[in-house]
Amino acid sequence: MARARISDVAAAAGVSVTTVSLVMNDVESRISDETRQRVREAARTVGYAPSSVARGLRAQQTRTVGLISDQIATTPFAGRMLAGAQDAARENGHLVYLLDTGGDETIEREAIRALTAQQVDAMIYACMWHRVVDVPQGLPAQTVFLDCRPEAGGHRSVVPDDRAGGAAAVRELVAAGHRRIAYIDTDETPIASTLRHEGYVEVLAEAGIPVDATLHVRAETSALGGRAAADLLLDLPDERRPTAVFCFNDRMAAGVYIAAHRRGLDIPRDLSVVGYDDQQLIAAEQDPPLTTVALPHYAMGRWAMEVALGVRAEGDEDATHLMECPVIRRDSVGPPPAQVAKPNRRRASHTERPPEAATDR
Amino acid sequence: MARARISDVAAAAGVSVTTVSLVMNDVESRISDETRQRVREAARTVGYAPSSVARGLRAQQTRTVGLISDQIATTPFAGRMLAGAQDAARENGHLVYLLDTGGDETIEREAIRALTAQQVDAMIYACMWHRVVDVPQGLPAQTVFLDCRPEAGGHRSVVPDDRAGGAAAVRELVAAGHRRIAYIDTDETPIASTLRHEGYVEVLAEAGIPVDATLHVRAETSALGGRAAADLLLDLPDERRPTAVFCFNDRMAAGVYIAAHRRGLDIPRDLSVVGYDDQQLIAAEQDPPLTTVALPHYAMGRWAMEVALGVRAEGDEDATHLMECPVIRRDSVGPPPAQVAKPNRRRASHTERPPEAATDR
DNA sequence: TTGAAAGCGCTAACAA
DNA sequence: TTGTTAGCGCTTTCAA
Repeated sequence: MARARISDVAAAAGVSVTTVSLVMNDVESRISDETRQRVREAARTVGYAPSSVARGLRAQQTRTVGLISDQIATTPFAGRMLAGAQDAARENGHLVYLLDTGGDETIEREAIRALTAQQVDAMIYACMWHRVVDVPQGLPAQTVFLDCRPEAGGHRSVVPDDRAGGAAAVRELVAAGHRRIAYIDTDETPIASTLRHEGYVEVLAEAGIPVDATLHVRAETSALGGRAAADLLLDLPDERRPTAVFCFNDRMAAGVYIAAHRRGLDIPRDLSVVGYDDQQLIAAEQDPPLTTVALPHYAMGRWAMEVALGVRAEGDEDATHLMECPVIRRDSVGPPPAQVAKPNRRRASHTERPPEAATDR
Repeated sequence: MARARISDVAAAAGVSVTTVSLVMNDVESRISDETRQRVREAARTVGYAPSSVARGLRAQQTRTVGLISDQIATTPFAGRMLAGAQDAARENGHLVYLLDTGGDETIEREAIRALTAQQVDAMIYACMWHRVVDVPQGLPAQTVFLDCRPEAGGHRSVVPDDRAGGAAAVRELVAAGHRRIAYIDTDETPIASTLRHEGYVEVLAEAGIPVDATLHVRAETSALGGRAAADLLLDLPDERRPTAVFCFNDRMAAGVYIAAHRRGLDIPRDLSVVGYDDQQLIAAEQDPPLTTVALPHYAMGRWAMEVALGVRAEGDEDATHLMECPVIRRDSVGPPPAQVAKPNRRRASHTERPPEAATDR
């Protein structure tokens, strides 16, 4: 059967469409309770649901927002951003169009066009990982950038505070007593790589630890890369070999685990490691569970949507909002092994942490 | 500045709105080439983009589809379904509303209402993993179910062929020469668990291998669970210990890797393992890379969208469409170790496969 | 307290 | 080949 219209309800209730509209939108009290009841009843019996399309046309306000992303929806990485954005949208009565472009510029242009045609009330431009991006032509000026910073400036955007995150990770290791701390970095150079490295250097300086360039190694961004880098590091002579490793991300950290275990090294007894990303289904499932720095994906998604919808004041400045990356403490960090003596015995259990590590900070 | 309307273009080009509409929609040839040019030009200069809202109201057809899911967008698991659905939508000129309900029924009801109000042309109801679901009230009859099967029947749906997938996995092991093949199953009982087990039993029967109940063990669906189950299995006396393990999913398989490596067992020399899901960032990054069965997420997403949009004929029957789960051959399957003698030496390299395994099938 | 009617931007039937 | 106009379903101003 065809959709019920407002006039059907009006006819059924024996009132005008104005009255029905007034009742359905809970406008003022003008309408008598009795009429109100009658209209409600009629609406229910004819199965009436107001058309958002007609309403949108009339109001020039669709309660709809477009989210353009490179790949966040189709990749296992940053989906929590979507959750944050969606929750905020729903709480504010908005629906979201999700368009993944796969990084294709033609598709991106088409997406912007389609969303504009759809008269979305707001737009969000999201990236899977923290990047600096060119502002695509045709994007409305009020577009909010999520997990990326527009090259040009003059737009609202939110990104993780990777510098502070890198610092926090390394501080974790310094606090556990480490002095020879390596940074296994990606061999691409996303801005996150640079920023985390800055944090690393900053904390070493803070702690009076000289920066040793041989401890900063780059490799492919994968478990394989992490493993290769770790092998390099662990082959260093005793006095220069790191007792702890900070990894660009959890995948590379997983590679460090493999390298360490292949050598019969125990984490964290023989080597401490800290990752980055707190990637679901990866970080927590390492053995032992990986201490890492979380990317605040959910919070960023929510922030972006709230700013886009104008329900969050702080988004008013045309500045990049930095969001904190919290350290997630699990079991891969402990004190450094005794300085001189090599480990001379293997612990019986590999799942237990040395007690001093648990209370170290 | 305000949005340009069709009448603005008409005025600028000195023609009627009809003409503009005709030109913009490439209708027939009626319009002279010269006028056509003029209109195009005018549209460009005033920055005109037709309003999909007005068009949708007029045509009672929004070129919009709603995708309701439990959590696929916000979880690292089944995002590829979205990619398939989106690609198909885009190719057919449709936009998709994505609504993740997080499994909350109130949110789900609200989502259905909102999508109905939005007059979407089609709806897809998707689950993160293969399940049997109750059909939510209010869902249009033509809704397509993605990665789930409606309890009630009478709807179009697509799910992975988990029975055949389980069979394929085990067949892989049988073909490599294994006779003692364990199944590390989840301790929940999703339909996929049952189906994959059926496939397992079927292939054993096919190969004339008696089913040994001690080789079917259930555990928590995680690396930890997989590890515990593997420990159980590997503690079995020699003559009953499995030489190969089929795991309910890749996460559990990762746990098997941990258990094996902790015992100094080499995969695949001492133990072969096959996973399920081909989970991105997990299966391929194991050491050695995990042979597994892929869930055809992208294909299922595409299928669902094409059927929902009516551009795929086979979706006409009100039946459940089974989609093949292909085996992804990597390096975790080899021939069983020599039957009687225990492995008496360790290979020097752990990354190399025994050559016979590579050519085994 | 309620209703009539204009108009949101577009398409398409009909007229010229 | 082009233009006039009704109407998609709704909200809202103005009048009763």
